[in-house]
Amino acid sequence: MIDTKEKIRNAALKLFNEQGIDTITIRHIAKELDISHGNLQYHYKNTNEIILVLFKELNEGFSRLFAQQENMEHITFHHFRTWVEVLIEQIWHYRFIFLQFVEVTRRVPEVKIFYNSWDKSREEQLLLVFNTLIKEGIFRDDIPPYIWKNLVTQQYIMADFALSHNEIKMGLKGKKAVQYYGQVLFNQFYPYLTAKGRQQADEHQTAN
Amino acid sequence: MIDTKEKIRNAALKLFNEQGIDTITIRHIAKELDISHGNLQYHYKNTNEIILVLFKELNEGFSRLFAQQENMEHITFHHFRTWVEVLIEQIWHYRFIFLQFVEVTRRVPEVKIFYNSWDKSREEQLLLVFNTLIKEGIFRDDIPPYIWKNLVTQQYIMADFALSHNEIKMGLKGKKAVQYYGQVLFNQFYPYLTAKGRQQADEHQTAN
DNA sequence: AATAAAATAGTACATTTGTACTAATGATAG
DNA sequence: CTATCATTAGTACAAATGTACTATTTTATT
Repeated sequence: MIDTKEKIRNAALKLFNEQGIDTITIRHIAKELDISHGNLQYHYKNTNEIILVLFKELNEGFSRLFAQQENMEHITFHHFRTWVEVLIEQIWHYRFIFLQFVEVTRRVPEVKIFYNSWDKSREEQLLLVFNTLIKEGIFRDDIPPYIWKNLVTQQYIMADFALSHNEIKMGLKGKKAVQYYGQVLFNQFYPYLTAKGRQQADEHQTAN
Repeated sequence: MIDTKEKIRNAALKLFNEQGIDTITIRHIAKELDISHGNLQYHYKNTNEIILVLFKELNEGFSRLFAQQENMEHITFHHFRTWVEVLIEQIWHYRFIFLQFVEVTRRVPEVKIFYNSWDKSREEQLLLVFNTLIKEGIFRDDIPPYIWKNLVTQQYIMADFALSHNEIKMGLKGKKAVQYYGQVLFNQFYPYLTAKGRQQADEHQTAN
């Protein structure tokens, strides 16, 4: 017998992504899988439990992604660009969380705690990447620290809410959304680039 | 007798801001006002109708704000800074919309249509401001148009979702939130500034 | 003052949801 | 083989919600 718990998570993720967390109950998920809601309840007491598990899944994906970046001693611009896109792919996969982020944190307070305990290190890591790129002459060296810190905040707000913007305004699906917002995020760096940095960025753009 | 419709809108706004749109029903709003829900229903059929009306209120506030900016032939950096803060004040006042923006548009499709028909002109207007600031030597003149366009997108994503970020991460209230995110939004301009622009920005900061 | 219209209170009911519970079935270890 | 535990199906019920409806009171108009 295949893992029922996993099937439930997959069905829940699908329904949450399609219809949002407020309309979906364990009864809907059970119907989608053609099992009784009593059975589903045996595995997950309610939707909030499933939301938390899915958030933890996302969290682990992110952790792997960040660890992968830590192991690089030499970051190229191109590398960084690809890395950002993989990040947004993850976000797309679990998009229901980001599309209703405030609600998710209200309904499942653990999500908020998780998120906050975690993104302190995200912040420092991104600052480190910036510093590396400054040393390599790709980013300008005449920008004060508080502006770099501000840029980190901007980047995370943009990453977390890009898909909400997409939902309301652009309506792009899958790969197209990922590419578009990857570009938006990346263009944020443009005015921080040196002449050398701009050259590298242009090369990357024409390469696509 | 004071306008009941207005009292309803105010109570609804308060409850929506405090508890979100999913938990609040017309029965809750009626209880808050000590009137029967039958009476409330007479004025507004359901919560979605109230949400739409509140969104239209916000919309009109924005329109006034943008019109006010259009009438200025000479934009100073300081002026622009204040203007941005008034904008965020409005957003704070109707924060439930932005905290659950995707949900609001799903429940009340008219909101999406309104928003989109409207922000084309927002876009062009902000680009105009940028152009003015370039001509006045405050913004750099070596930035390609697609980057300016990207900056507009960034600014609107940040403005629309700053308070969601606040709700999840910072937890600032009222004036403090408005000031903080006003600053975050404004710092986005830093790397676009010329030497002259930076000087003006510093003056403003020390003036506070 | 009489009458119509607007506003308010309250009732009624079908539907949905969260939650707890029971019964049946299947799997597994000794 | 059977006793135990895990899994599944299904029932039951209180509470909440959306919606429609009636009855009463208040306000405005002539």
